[in-house]
Amino acid sequence: MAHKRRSTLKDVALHAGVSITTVSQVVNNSTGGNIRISQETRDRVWQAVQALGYTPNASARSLRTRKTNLLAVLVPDIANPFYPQLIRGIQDVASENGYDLLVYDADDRPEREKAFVEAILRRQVEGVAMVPFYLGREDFVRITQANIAVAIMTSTPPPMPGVDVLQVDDTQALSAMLDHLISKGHRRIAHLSGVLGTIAGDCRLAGYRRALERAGIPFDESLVCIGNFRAGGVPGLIDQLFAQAKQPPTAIFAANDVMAIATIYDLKRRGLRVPDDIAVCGYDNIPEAGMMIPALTTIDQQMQQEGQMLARLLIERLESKNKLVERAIPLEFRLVIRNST
Amino acid sequence: MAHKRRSTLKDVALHAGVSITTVSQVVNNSTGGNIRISQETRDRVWQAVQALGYTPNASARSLRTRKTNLLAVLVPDIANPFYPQLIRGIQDVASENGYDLLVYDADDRPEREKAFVEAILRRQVEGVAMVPFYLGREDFVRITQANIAVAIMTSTPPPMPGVDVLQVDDTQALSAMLDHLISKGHRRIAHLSGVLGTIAGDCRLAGYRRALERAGIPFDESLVCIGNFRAGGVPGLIDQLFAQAKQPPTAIFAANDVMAIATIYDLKRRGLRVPDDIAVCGYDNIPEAGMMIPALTTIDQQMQQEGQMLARLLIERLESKNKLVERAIPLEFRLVIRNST
DNA sequence: AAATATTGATAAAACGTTACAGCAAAAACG
DNA sequence: CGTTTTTGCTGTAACGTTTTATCAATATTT
Repeated sequence: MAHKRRSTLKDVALHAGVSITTVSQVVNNSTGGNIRISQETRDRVWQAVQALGYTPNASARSLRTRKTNLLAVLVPDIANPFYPQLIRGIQDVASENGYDLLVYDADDRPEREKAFVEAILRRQVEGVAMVPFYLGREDFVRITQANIAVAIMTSTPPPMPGVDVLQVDDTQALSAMLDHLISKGHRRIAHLSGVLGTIAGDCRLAGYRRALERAGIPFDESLVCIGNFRAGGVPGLIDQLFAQAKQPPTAIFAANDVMAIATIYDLKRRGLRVPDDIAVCGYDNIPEAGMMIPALTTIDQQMQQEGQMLARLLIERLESKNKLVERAIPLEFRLVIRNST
Repeated sequence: MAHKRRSTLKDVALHAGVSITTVSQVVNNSTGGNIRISQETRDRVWQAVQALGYTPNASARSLRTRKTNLLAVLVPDIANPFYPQLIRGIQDVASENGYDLLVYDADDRPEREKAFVEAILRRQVEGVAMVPFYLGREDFVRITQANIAVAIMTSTPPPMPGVDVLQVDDTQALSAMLDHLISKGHRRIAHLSGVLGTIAGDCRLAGYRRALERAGIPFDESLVCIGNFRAGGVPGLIDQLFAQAKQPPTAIFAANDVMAIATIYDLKRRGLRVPDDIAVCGYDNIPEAGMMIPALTTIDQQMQQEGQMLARLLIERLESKNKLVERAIPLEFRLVIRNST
């Protein structure tokens, strides 16, 4: 199969009998200062473009203009249904604005997050959206110093000048959830945590402790099991929980819906009824949460819209030439009470 | 926040007191023919690289070498848990081999698939993996003519010279599934289809008909409802199914697991027991399928490995400079019998 | 009719990199 | 010691764009 060399501006110029500059200006329909091109030549150029099937070379263009039109997103675990929705949201806004999107799945491995940083620096990505688990201040510094716009979703306040955040302050939502459980009579509420040392994991555990405290329920360490945000480990966690609990829990708060759903099924397999014998609630409101039986009580995050928001933050920052002061957009949470509690 | 200009080869060269060429050769540790550089200079160069925080400019490099080190993947619906796994597989292999990955979610919209084609041509992506729903022969022609490697997952034989396919021949698997249902005594087996006019949708419907025929069961149109691969529409489909069926079905085969799972929950809500009153089976074996209760009988596709395979096909083709004859790798399917049937 | 302004197009330089050929100095050879 | 070979490095020319300045040829003004 003979594949032709891609045609370049030069080819088009030759074919149309004009200069390279002219072709460039026509295809970009440049509007700058004193650029005048007759309709006649414009047509001739477009004809040539069609005839040769010309497509601009993005690398050359980027090299010259210092614009790559690339955004990137880093997610901790693309297999968690939470993140595809976030990605979709980002992609929506990105492609509306002429950006393409690089997606990196860290697969929960710190070294992959580091690799992400290297990759975006190499690629001269213009902006990155992330849900960082392991990256720290020094990584953000490297990124922003390379003049890359950054928007992250996290619970800590803007960690850096020039970094926008979707601020996950779920204190209130977690309190509401715990209050709900308490109002149903629960006092021994267990927590299956996410990975400790990660932002989301630490944050949810802290929120759980805070909410308990506020409700006047003493924190009981034997009711906490350290998980990893994934479904696979859940049966083991439940074993551990029942083994170590001084008194068995009457409710379980899992760090995310994926774990909560796995918990419900596991409890069912053990012959326990949810919510009659034990209540379960999660966090994220992934689509499965509303569908299953019993439907899962959880905290809604509106992932797709948050993705759109992340992308918008980036694009605004880019259009402002990164002169914007950093912003922290508080996220809206909603306790969704269903019949798993 | 003053962001410094990125340092370039030139800066490094100056700092190390050597020529640009030398720096380039060191950082690429070029191995070509007669390139000799003393260890001493190598060290000096690396020091300078460290000192200045030099990162190669990917655009410039691509422009010069005609290698973008970019792959792209197109999926029909990233919210379907099937695809994130595929993406993860692709990403695994891609990053192992030094490629970055552009991800496009078509959101089931034909125009987004078209937009994908434009984007990859602009970007000079080196290879694309796709699960095309709406793209046709002429689109593939455009892509291959631009000398982009293509690997697709589809049920039709290789549609183009130079296009590799993961060949979904599920005739056998579907037969096995239907045989299984029949052996359980089912004769009225309904089908909730995917979108017709899409490759996967048509294929699964055809496979269903073929398998029925082979089993000697007459095809009953009133047992088929046209769905869209998503969970949302399922309750309506079930309504429709029960309304239009001449005789109510005793089993339902959904075109994918997402629909099958939604079906099971919907039936439960109607007070029907699965599998006692009605059996349900799906297709894909997404993680949720094995977890739920009743666990779903389905056809396993090993998505992550298939993703890896797609990426490998691409990379092999790239390394062969696209001189490879097109390949069709038959996929392995496995009927996974669980207790929804 | 001379001076000035406008229109339409272009040549040349730069963006940061890699490939190729070349060249001096040192080493090896006769 | 003269010649050849090897070693270590460098200059230059692309790659395909966009940008800036410039320049003829008209058109408009005085």
